[in-house]
Amino acid sequence: MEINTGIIENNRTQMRRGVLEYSILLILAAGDEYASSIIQKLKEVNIIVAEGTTYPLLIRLKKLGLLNYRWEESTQGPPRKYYMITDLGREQLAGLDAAWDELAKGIDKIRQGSKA
Amino acid sequence: MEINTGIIENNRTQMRRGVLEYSILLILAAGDEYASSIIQKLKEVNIIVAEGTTYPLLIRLKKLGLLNYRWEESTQGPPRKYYMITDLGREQLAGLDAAWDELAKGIDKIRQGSKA
DNA sequence: ATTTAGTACCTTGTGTTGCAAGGTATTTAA
DNA sequence: TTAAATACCTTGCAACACAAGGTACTAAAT
Repeated sequence: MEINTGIIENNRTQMRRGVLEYSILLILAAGDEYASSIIQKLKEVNIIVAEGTTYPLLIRLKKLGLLNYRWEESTQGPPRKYYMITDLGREQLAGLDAAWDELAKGIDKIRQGSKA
Repeated sequence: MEINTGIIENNRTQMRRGVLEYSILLILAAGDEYASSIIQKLKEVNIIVAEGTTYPLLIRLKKLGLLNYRWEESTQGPPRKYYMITDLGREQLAGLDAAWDELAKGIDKIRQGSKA
């Protein structure tokens, strides 16, 4: 049960910030998912996010009108809350796509400069 | 004097988070700079950062031992505090390079999935 | 000489939000 | 009936980006 106090680990956390909303919207744009499956999908691409981050975030996005949800029975355990992206969510996602591209481009440019 | 309350603008801010330390270290790896010139260089690649963010961040990185500084006279105004990256800073920068690559790769993978 | 503009430094207070830790409810199997 | 697995959620803390406001130095204009 190690605690991350390292500079780098702390920064990985910081980098995840702001990208989380984006990546969750991306995942939901591909199909409806429930919280645990979203966390799993993020883990598969090495973006580690805690439950205590994910649940409040989904609730926030729902309140903003970017997501909706429906309950669905599971054959293996308790019922699941499936989230789906709304039209407004897709609109905002387009803006986030642009924001990400711009940020990535900016970092690339700075990187070029520091290679000299 | 508009205030950003929009979802997208807020997210751009969030995306900058965590990338700021990284981009400042990148800039300083290319050569010594003072706070105002760092802000200017970031603006040139569309990464807008406020003074109130930059100064505390530089002080923090100095305390962590990733940066040092020296005062230098200016012919055009008050003296400037030139920051330079330390050996430890370069070490950490290598880790941040890896963290950024991993994050960018992760986002790309999710994007692939959402194109289906 | 004083004021104004430009440049550079810095601090305070607020709001957002990621996370660790802890908690509830359902199902299935031992 | 106890335990394990899965799924939901909340609370309190800490980090940190920013707006707003402040200080100090230089040079040019009045």
